[in-house]
This record gives sequence, C-alpha cells and structure tokens, in this order.
Amino acid sequence: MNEDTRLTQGRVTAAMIADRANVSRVAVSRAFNPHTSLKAEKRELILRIAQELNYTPDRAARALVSGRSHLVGVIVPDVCSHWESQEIDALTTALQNEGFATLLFKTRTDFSMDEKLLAYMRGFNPDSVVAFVENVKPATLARFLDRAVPIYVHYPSSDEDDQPETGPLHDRMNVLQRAGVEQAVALLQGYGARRIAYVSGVNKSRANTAREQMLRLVMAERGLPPPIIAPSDFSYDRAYGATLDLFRLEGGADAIFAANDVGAFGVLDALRHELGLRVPEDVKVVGFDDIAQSHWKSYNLTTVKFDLKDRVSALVRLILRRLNNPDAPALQETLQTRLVVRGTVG
Amino acid sequence: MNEDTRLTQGRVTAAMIADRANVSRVAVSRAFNPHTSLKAEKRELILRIAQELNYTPDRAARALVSGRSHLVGVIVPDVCSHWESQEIDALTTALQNEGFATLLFKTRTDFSMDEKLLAYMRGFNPDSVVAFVENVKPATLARFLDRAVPIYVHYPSSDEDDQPETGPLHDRMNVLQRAGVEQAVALLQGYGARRIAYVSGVNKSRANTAREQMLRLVMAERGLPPPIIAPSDFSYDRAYGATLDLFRLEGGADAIFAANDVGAFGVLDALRHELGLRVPEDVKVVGFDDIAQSHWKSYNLTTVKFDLKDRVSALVRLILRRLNNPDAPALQETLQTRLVVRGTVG
DNA sequence: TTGTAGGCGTTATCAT
DNA sequence: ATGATAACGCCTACAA
Repeated sequence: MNEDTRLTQGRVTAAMIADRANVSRVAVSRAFNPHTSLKAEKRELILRIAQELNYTPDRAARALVSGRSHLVGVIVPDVCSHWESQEIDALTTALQNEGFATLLFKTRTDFSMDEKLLAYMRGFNPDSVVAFVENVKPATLARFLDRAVPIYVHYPSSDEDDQPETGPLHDRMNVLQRAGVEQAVALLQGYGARRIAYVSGVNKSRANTAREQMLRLVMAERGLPPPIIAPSDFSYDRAYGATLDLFRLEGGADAIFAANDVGAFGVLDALRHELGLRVPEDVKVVGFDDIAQSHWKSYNLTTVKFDLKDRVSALVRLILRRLNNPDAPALQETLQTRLVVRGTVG
Repeated sequence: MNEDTRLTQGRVTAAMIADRANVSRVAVSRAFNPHTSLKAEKRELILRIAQELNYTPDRAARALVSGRSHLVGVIVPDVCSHWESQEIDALTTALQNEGFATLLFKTRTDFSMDEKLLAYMRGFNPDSVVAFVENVKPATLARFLDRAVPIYVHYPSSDEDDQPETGPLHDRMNVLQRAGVEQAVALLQGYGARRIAYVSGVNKSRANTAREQMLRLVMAERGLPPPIIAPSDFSYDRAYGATLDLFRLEGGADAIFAANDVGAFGVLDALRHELGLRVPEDVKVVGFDDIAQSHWKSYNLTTVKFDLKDRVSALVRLILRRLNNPDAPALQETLQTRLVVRGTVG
C-alpha cells in the first residue's frame, strides 16, 4: 500500500477509488456515467469516496477513448473588443453549463487566419470551433478540422436569399440586418437627415460589407443619395480620425452610421470634443451592436441591436445539434436585428 | 490500403504517417520532439509527409503519458470586465507563444469560487491555473489542483512587508501600490483638494481593501482627513449611483478616487450629466488601472496605472518557472504602479 | 448487475 | 540511430 510515494503526488486515479471501495475499476467508471447500470448504493459509495479523495475522471484519457474532448475552440483576433468579449463571456457560461470548456486562441488582428494557428489548435482536438474571424474559406477550415464542422455567420442581403449549398459542409447563422437598418434610416430621415455617412469597419470583413450594402440598399429604396464612405476599422481611434477627415476634407454629413458601437463612440467624441458640433442637434449618430457601454451617459447611443443572448443560444444550439448528430445536413439558425433608440438621434 | 473508410474520416494518426514514410511509429514521435535523436533527413521526410496529410500529434494522448496537458486554466467572474478582458487577451497571446492554450472558466460574479467549478476544471488537467477571483484560500485551491501551484496577487501595504510564508505552497505577484497612490494624492492636494472620497470596489475583494487602505495611509501621512467611503462594486452603474448618493446625501467631495477606471467613468458621467458639475473644475477624479478606454476623449481619465504588459509577463514567468521546476520554493514577482496624468485633475 | 480484456494515440524504456 | 514493448487512465464491448 505504499504506492503513494512519487506517482501519487496529487494524482488520484480510478484504480485507487476502486481499491478503497472494494470494487472493480469499471464500477468506478460506471459510477461517473449516469446511463450505465450500477447498483444505486454502490454508485453512492463510489461517488462519496471519490469526493473525499478529490477524484475526477481525467478528461484527456476519456477523450482518447471516446473521441470527445469536450473542448470548444474559440478563435478571436482581439479578446478585448467589446462585442467579442461580451460574446465570449456568454458563450463560455452557456458551454460550461453543457459540460464543455472554452479553449481560447488568438489570431492576428488583421482578420486573417493562419494555417499555423489551425494546425496548432487541431492538436488540442476541439469538438467544435467558433471563429470570430473572417476571410477563411470553409475548405481551408475543413482541412484542419477532422470531426468539427465550422459555423459561419451569414448576412443575407435579401430576407429570402436562398443560395444553394456548395462546397464542404458547414453550418450557418443567418443575421437579418434589414429590419434594424431600415428602422435606423427611417428615424434619421424623419429627423431630416439627408447627407448620411458610413464610418466603416475593417474593409475586407464580411460584417462590414454586409452592413454597408444593406445601408446602401435601404437608402436607395427610400430615395436617399448613396452614403458617403469614411474608411475605418471598427476601432475607436480610427473612427475618431475618419470623422475628422469627413468634416475637414469631405464636407461633413447630417448623420453618421458607424459600423459598430465602439466606432460610434469615436465618432461622437470627435464631433463633440474636437469639431465642436452638437449631437444630435448638428449631427445624428447611429451605431451597430448595442454593447453594454452604449447606455453610458457620455454616449447614450442609438444603435442597431444584435441580441447577444439570442446569438449565443443559437450558437450553442448549432454546436450541440451538430455534436449529437455529426452526419446531419447543413444546419441553420436565423437572427433578427432591431433599433434601440437613445439620445444620439433626435 | 482501404482502411481509410470509417475510422479514418478526418483522423490522421502517427501510425499512418509511419506507414507512408516506411518508418516505425516511434520515429514519427521523435520527429516531432526536437530533443530526440533522429537522422535529419528522416525527420524531414516524416515532417513533410505529416504536413501533406495534415497530421499533428494528439495532445490528449500526449498529456496522458507525459503528464503535461499544455492547458492553462483561467477563472474569471466576468470576461467582459475591461481590465480582465485586456489581461486575458495579453495572457492568451503570451501563453500561445509558449505552446500553451488558455482554458476559460466562468465563476459567479460575486467573487466567490465554487468547489464545483474547481472539481470540474480539474478534470481538464490544466498544468497551471490563474484565478481572477478572490476569497479562495490557498488550502482550498491546493486541494483541487494536483500538480498546479496557485499564484496569488498580493498588495503589501508597506514596501518592506515581509511576512513569513505559511500554509501550502503558492507563488506570489506583489503589486506595490504606494507610488501611484502617493502621486495621485499629491496631485489632488496640489490642486487644493481636501475632502476626498473613495468610490469602492466589491467590498470583500482584496484589491479593493488594499487600495482603500493604501489611500487611507497615504492621506494620513500627508495630513488629510480620512477618505469618505462611497460603497460600490467596480461597475459603471453602481459607481454612478454611489456618486449621486455622495453628493445628494453626504455633502459631496472635492475629489473622488475610484477603485477602478470603469467605476471612474460612472463617477464622471454622474457628475457631469446628472449633477451638473464640471470636472476637473468643481470635482477632480482619479481612477485605477489605465484601461484602453481611459484615453477616450469623453473621459480622458487621470489614473493609477497598472502596467498590463509587465503584469502579464510576470505571470507567464511565474507559470513557466514553476512548470520547469515543480519543487521550487515559493516564487515571487514584484510590480510597480504609477500615475498617468490626463484631464480629470487640474 | 458485475468483471475481464482490449484498445484509444502517444511517449519512455530498453534493447539492438 | 532505430525499433519493439509497455505504460498513461479511461471506456466499450463481451462474457458471466
């Protein structure tokens, strides 16, 4: 019994529990798997002893034999982007409740995903992968993920957009932006705005192009001239600079639509603190996301809301459905947007 | 050769590489471990084939035999707290560069750590654990972590504080707050502030008590009356409310010291947008952290800086040193603070 | 309900 | 320098 000398230092195995409880190792395994048959009192005994000895089944060993790591890889360019951090937070909570853990990976901030990173990540064998990154072809992703099926965020420009599936299998989260953008444009129009600018996100990103296109479409439908594009990259600092340029070099605008809320904050600060303009009296501002900071008094931003809770539950549903049925055809979830009216339009 | 039917679907093992390269499985293993002896050209061949077939060694299997998961558990109450998200971001990057991945766990936001969570986490066998959580005794943590040694953040109130080590082994990151707080108080005093309030963080948290105590100490040394305590919890909303109470019920203050930057934003917005006071003319405000948002024009906050890069490299150093030498005596790293002067004092 | 045997993919040990 | 063999800790047959 003096085997707890070196090897044991802090590592409790099923075999030890089996010894203490006078049962076989298999019984211990069964005690931790609810859907196996084991006499109730025996299970209780084992679990009690396990708790006393602080034993938990080793997930690495379990993964080896079961093919499930219970790890979900999350790839982000920037954890501290407000929207991303809020989504990671909610996602981690939700996954944890389902018995999964979040494995975080950082990629470069230029929204390009590295093959090296993918290879690195694959070594950890995630059961699923969520990528907050764009410009990765499903084919590339599929090459690096064996059992995981990628989930893409898609922004249909028409609500009845129904393209046929092509290429390797992937699941999809459709975000319908029309409603929110339409409400925003109508509101701006109602307050007399005509010359509307768009302070963009990262140029190549799909979220950005989708937002710009939808804005362009809706404005055309409502008889407005096309938006003036002020190039930016979703960040506070560049949105700030883009706004200065817009007013100093391009003749300004009645209203500004920012590609995200953080960008809208930059727009607001540039207008008020550097250009000496009043919001909403002189210029109206609308953002996109509705992050927690948007209600802060200094900004109090009118914005197109992307419901975080809805989004995360859709994501978790997709992940779990796919895991429970790996051979299912492409899955889809659909999300809506809507305008949250606060103080920057009026 | 038709074994790539079902089992193979997307899973490439060392054995397959060995087959293709006409070598043993062991050779494949060696090819991926730099410090083993293998003829250079053979290693190249193997690595080339591995790359063609998208093979990476399975870390779960590796962990089983090597006892290293290359996983670092991170426990946070709230991923989207600004400071935390920035630290998680930097930490993930740094760890990734060292071959580790970040495993994220969320605990309740009340700063209490759950034994259930610890047991859950242990199942994943992290090599190390960083807890952004307080009120956990080293003993509790140690009970749930076998090979990992916890790292504590310590705030000595005197710079020569040298308590003898007690209890189970743990490493320590000492944060010397005196310099930053002294500079802040001196600056406030220099601008004539005398009645100074402290909008606190979560009451039970060590970071909060340490900041409050240091403030009290420094103010006493400089002949100021003790600070007026306005209870809050590090959040924007409660700091906002605490500021209203302070001015409506407690007679206000010349200057406000907030327990963190986000709290300071709440203070600023309450002062300016609800109480109609000017900052810094009527009231001066100092924060704590220096997060990225603090330089945004709407806030432009004077704050006690906690250098993020320093902090993360100290953390990574501690983790790696401990991993390379599990039996080392308690390790320590020491960090400084300093005042960053912007526009909210003057 | 219970136990025995075998295998998951890798690395360590010991030969050669 | 290389290869056979035995772990690592667990789960899933299969048999009792």
